[in-house]
Amino acid sequence: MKGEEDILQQHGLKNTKLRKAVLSVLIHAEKGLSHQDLSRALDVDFDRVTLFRTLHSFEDAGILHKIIDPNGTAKYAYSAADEADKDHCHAHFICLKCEEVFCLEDSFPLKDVKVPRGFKKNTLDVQVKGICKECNN
Amino acid sequence: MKGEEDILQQHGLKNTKLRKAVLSVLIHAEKGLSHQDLSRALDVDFDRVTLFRTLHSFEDAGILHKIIDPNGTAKYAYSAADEADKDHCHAHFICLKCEEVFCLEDSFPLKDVKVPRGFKKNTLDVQVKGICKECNN
DNA sequence: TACAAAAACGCAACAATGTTGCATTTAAAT
DNA sequence: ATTTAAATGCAACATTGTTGCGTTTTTGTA
Ligand SMILES: [Mn+2]
Ligand SMILES: [Mn+2]
Ligand SMILES: [Zn+2]
Ligand SMILES: [Zn+2]
Repeated sequence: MKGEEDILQQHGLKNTKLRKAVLSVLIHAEKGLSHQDLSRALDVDFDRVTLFRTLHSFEDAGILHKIIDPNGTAKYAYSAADEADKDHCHAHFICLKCEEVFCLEDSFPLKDVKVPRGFKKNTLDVQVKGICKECNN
Repeated sequence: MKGEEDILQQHGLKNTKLRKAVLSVLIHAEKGLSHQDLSRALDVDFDRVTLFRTLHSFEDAGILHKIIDPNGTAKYAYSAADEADKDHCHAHFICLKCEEVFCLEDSFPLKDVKVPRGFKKNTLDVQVKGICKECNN
């Protein structure tokens, strides 16, 4: 388990207060977090545009992956180092009640999906929708 | 192949100019269309809120299904009558270049996805991203 | 055809998410 | 300490989508 500063440095990103804070929240979060979720979770001061840009940087660097929830809002989750494999994409569970997004262990091989001739496959997104454990009680 | 008017009647929806036009466009479209796409495609006069409400009605009725594209914007595609099967969900191809959404023949069994204990599965969304035939040329 | 009720519509106002440009500040290398 | 590229803050904007409310239209029935 590396510290936030090391992760930033490894990806050639400058070490700022907001970035460390965002990274820390996301590493310890068990769910995907939206811009709004993060705004609430962060204690440091920041501009909303900077947070958008931070999330983009992290996504570009491969530190985070983005999940679009059923309302069309982006949620971000930390990508463990070994998740760079593009041929197996882990699925996400989306609760229809609380709208939370969970990363699942289960992953799917891209090659199993059949597409028409001439189409080139790149990545796969699998979303299971249903009711999460919390909301089921 | 039923006419637009019959489809509306069958679902208990009133027969209006916009609705017939929207249905007609979507039935003949080979791709998922956004609110904006439809605005451009429609020749009749309409209010943008009414179009949003029309799409919601159609979705609720099961006439259309919604696909959220990678930007978070909703696209709608016509649901053939037999597509009510919730245990097999057909996948969608999303082109990373032109951003168009195609319904695929290929479908996936919901039961194949493993979720943690306590989670209740409901529906499955599969999106393959890549480059479409057009953009590949 | 006339009438009534429910549904659909049009308009205005609003909210949320996300983007762009530009001047200023800061991190980090020399 | 100096320099430079990167990151930030702020204002302004775009797009998508929603809500409330008064008016019009569809459709079933008398
Ligand atoms: Mn994930
Ligand atoms: Mn489809
Ligand atoms: Zn839930
Ligand atoms: Zn394309």
